[in-house]
Amino acid sequence: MGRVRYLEIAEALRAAILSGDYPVGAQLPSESDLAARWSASRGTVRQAVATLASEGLIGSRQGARRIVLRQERRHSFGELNSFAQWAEGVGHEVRSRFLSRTRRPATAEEAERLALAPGTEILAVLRLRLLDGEPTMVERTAYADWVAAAVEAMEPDCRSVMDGLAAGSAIVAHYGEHLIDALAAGSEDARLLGIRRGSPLLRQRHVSATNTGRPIEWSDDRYLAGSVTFSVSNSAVATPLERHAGDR
Amino acid sequence: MGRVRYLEIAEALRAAILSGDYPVGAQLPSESDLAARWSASRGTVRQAVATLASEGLIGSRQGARRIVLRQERRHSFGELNSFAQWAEGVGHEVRSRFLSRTRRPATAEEAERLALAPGTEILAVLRLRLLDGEPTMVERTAYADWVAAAVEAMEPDCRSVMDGLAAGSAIVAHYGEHLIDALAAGSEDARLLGIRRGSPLLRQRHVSATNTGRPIEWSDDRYLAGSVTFSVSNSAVATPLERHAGDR
DNA sequence: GGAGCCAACTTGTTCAGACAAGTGATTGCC
DNA sequence: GGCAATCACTTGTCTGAACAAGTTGGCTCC
Repeated sequence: MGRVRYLEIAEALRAAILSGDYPVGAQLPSESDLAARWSASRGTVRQAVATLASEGLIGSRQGARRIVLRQERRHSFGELNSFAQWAEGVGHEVRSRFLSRTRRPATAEEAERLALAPGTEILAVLRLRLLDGEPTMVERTAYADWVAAAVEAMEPDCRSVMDGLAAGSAIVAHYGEHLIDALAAGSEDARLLGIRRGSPLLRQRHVSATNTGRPIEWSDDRYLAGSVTFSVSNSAVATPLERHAGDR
Repeated sequence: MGRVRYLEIAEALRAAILSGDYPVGAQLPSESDLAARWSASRGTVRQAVATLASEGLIGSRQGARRIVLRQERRHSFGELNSFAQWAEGVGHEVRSRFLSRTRRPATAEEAERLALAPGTEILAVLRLRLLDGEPTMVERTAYADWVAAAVEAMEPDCRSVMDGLAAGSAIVAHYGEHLIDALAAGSEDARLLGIRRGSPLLRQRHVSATNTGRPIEWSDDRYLAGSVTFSVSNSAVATPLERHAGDR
């Protein structure tokens, strides 16, 4: 039980939706009903339902009762930023190995993404990730200079670098930005994943940052086609997903 | 401008960030400063900054001033849901043609996604989209029975079906869900896009719904690799993006 | 000079009340 | 029967106040 009232209410409503008490399309109780039932103010209830709305679970229109849009469990921030945390949360077995770990000057793009001076030395890591024993993803990550030492100290078969940083150095990711596109497998990708060159891959490039906005890592993850799908829900009031033109 | 105070404030702050008055990493004025400057209550200011936070522009931690995370313009809901609206917004020329438009019973998945009884007759549409004259995307859409007539009435070279529905029938999308993955081009995809079979494609499947939660369309859009990138920003408090395991 | 403490500042949470604006159903008129 | 006005209900916006909790920088003391 959190001591935070609105999260308590949000959690109870979320549980009620997931359990089917309020099926998709059903109306939620009115704000005043909920306020009375929880003996909270209307503002607190509004904060609770706003949380669920931002998760895409419910929708609302002025004048009409809130309705249930989806009936699904929500992933946490950690499950999106850490491949290992996600895989374990969904019940898959994950293995991975550092194939190479070298220090080198940052490329122009890496310096830009990591907010470092051009040419600063970063730690470049190449890893192959296995999901339930199958090669699934090739990960090429550039770690900022100030976390490089901590990453280098980790075991070669370390399951989650981000978990390790959080545990060992109290460095925790709070913000992320993700770029998703498709591309053909290069020769290294193909060799590692055991597929032919030119096979389709789903690429997720992402940067993670601390709560002060300081970038930690910039990563290029390439998934075997068909192995994973990304999903986003949006609404007229909250549009987290964007489309950009590529270079071609 | 808008008679809604908090949107006014949010807009002004957004403009200040985009124009560089507050560069990335800079601190925003405190809530009380802003409240005084706009002669608004602190609650209204908080609603304004919450808007920017949900857009990923700024971050906040209890006790410390809010900081600027990004410096980018935000897309609207319409620009994500309508290919034509997006393309025009970023200054590209878009063309498209209905290659086929046929009524047929919904498949199991289509009925599920559109919340229709199994076997209900839907309108299946196949379209090829050109960006600046280049074939870029193949779109296969199933329109729910109750909008089928309105879609059939449209011109064969209609640029935006969603715009047409909004203008002609006052049917407006308010909610959406998007599934993104990669796959190899099938023979029809390859012929339409002018590429070889097996070439990588970026697939975006999405369902659009009205403000009452009623699904309008379920679409399977396949982009040429390299032509577009999707982006999402997230934080520990707002995680709109999810990863799911595929069938393989 | 360095370590630890403290005080000012800032964001997070909650409350109670008020009015604006949109929705849905009922009512009454033609 | 159909149509329009009305009304109760519900969500959206805004205010002002209070206390909790985290951050930061300066100060004192050693």
